[in-house]
Amino acid sequence: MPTIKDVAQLSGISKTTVSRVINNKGYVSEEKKALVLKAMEELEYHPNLSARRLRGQLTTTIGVIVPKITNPFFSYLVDAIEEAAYEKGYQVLIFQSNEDPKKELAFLNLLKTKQVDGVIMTAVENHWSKVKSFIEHGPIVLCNVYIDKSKVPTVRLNQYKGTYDGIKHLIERGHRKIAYCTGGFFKKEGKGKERNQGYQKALEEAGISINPNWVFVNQHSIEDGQQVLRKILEMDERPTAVFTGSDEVASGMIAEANVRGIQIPDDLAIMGFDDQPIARVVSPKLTTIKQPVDRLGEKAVEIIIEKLNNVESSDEYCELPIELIIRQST
Amino acid sequence: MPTIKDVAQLSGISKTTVSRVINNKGYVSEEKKALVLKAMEELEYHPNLSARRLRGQLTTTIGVIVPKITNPFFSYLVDAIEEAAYEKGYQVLIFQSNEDPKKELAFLNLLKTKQVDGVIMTAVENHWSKVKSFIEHGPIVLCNVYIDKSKVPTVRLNQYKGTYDGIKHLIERGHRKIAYCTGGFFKKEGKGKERNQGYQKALEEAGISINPNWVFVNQHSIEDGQQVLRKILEMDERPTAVFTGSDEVASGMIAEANVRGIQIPDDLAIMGFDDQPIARVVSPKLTTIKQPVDRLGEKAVEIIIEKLNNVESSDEYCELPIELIIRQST
DNA sequence: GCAATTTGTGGAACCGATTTCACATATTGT
DNA sequence: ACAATATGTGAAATCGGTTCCACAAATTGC
Repeated sequence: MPTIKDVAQLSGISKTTVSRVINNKGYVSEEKKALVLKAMEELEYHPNLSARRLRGQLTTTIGVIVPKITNPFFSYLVDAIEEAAYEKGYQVLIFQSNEDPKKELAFLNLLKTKQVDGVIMTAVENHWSKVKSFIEHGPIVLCNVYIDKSKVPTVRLNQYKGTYDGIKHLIERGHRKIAYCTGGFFKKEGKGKERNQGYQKALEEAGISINPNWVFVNQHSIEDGQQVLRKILEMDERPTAVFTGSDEVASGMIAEANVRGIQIPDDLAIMGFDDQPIARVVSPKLTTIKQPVDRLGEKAVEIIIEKLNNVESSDEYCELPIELIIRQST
Repeated sequence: MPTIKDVAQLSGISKTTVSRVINNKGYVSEEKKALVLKAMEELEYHPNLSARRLRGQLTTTIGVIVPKITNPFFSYLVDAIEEAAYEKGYQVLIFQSNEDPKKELAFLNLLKTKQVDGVIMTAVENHWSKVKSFIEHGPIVLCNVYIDKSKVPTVRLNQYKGTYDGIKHLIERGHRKIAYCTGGFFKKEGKGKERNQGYQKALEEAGISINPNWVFVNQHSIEDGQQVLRKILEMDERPTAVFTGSDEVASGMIAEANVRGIQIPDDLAIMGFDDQPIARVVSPKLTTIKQPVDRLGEKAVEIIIEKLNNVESSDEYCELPIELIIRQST
């Protein structure tokens, strides 16, 4: 591999000036610039990023922590983040925490060791006080998670409102026996709690009290959904509608309902969350809540780059709208 | 951030010896080792990777090129690769080519500039002669793609056999009018061609000739599938079965069939490819072809790490079995 | 016409690690 | 007892860039 020295030698110009040409910085005469560019071309020269990083203390890489890339919500989010970052000349290092706090810390250490300039977290597994300590090493932006006392730049969706609107939709359809499936629920922080509050509030306003038997926690997969449906069928008093925290769970329920001959939405109305592709292929198609994933990713990248450049961010806290999409399952 | 110099100063020992302790290399007395370790602990020292890379010419990072992370097949593949690499102490840099040859080349340049030690390619967009030139800068392993003349370590699935078995299954069910949907097909190399050959061979053996009207190319998404179904319905002579190159396309067809009141598999049998979660939630559930994604990823990582360590690889070419999964759509 | 800027350039120091080399001491073999 | 080897250590060079600084030439201001 050719180095800057080779370029300097070939063009008969100092390393310093070559560097100036590369970075388009400082005074360089057109004449010499042309010579340098020609030499660079000829040698197929590419600056060594490690050397740049070592000197410059920057990596042009941002890290993204996701719980699981196989979850479509996150793969679309990563997709959006990557695209936005790529346009700004940043690389993206994707990291899966697998919801393991230790792995999350391991990745945050990349910030400490300056392998990434900043981190976008789409989930937080550790207690915030632990995560907070990494901020001194580089910016952290929360994306799709909200931590009350964090004071960290955050882009998020209003999960409370999304859930509230969803439940309200069910109530408007005449349902009063509304079950609730969620992925989190027990966590003290994060979107689980918010969604939960939306559920409670909507029921409360309609004067409905929560039946604890109809609350299912820690449900994530298609299989989980199938199981939930079987459980509901075994109940003496069944709900007439189910609000789920993900299209996967909802789809699993529909698949199982189809097998068992349960009519949806007549026997049971089912709502998803996310508006993933799967929502449009199950039969009947899922009523769900659409999250503007693209905007979410873009905005997170925008904010983190502002932070990296020490630009006073316009908004440290950004809440994006969430949309109810009514199809056939409710 | 503390540097090796700080550790040396605090422990009163030379940088050289500290380096020896860190890398566990060369002679160091137990006594001094203990001192160094204590100082490292105290300062919370982490070696700067850029400096290491600059000097050592290695990155402990492997790159993975995928066409699109939002395609579940690839997100599961990346998941498997990442897990396997993580265990071996390697980081994974994920890169989307978006099927754009330019972006692919841009990423391969990371190999040139030594930002990644090696690259796993799960798709090849450029002509092989172009890609080949990067091999001198680091190992490339092909995963899920096969290039005839490449002579590069390859892990792959036998797409030919998968497709052949799938078509044969349809023939055994009594079908003779079999349509075919594929993502690639026009490409001269890669799995598109192989699958195509499997399709042709199976038909040929059964004495069936191909009806060009029933061949749909460049079909990827759920929407594509919906459109294909509509096209089929408009035909004077309709096929009785459709083999598709992805569960998405197949699911789109099923969704549309349900809307149009077409009975599956009675009016039309449909096969998917990949065995993605979606295959189990559509109604009827998809008959599909399962690819052992986990093994595929593991094996690719295994081979690339062998290459990186200059170990004579046991097998440069590895073919994994592919499995037909019969459900209800055929 | 002379000081004050602006423009243009290169030498040398620096970023934080690893590796080479020279040298000192300890252990072994005979 | 003495050479040969094994063990232990640190100063200095190196990786490939960027940036500081000193200095020269060209422009500008008055």
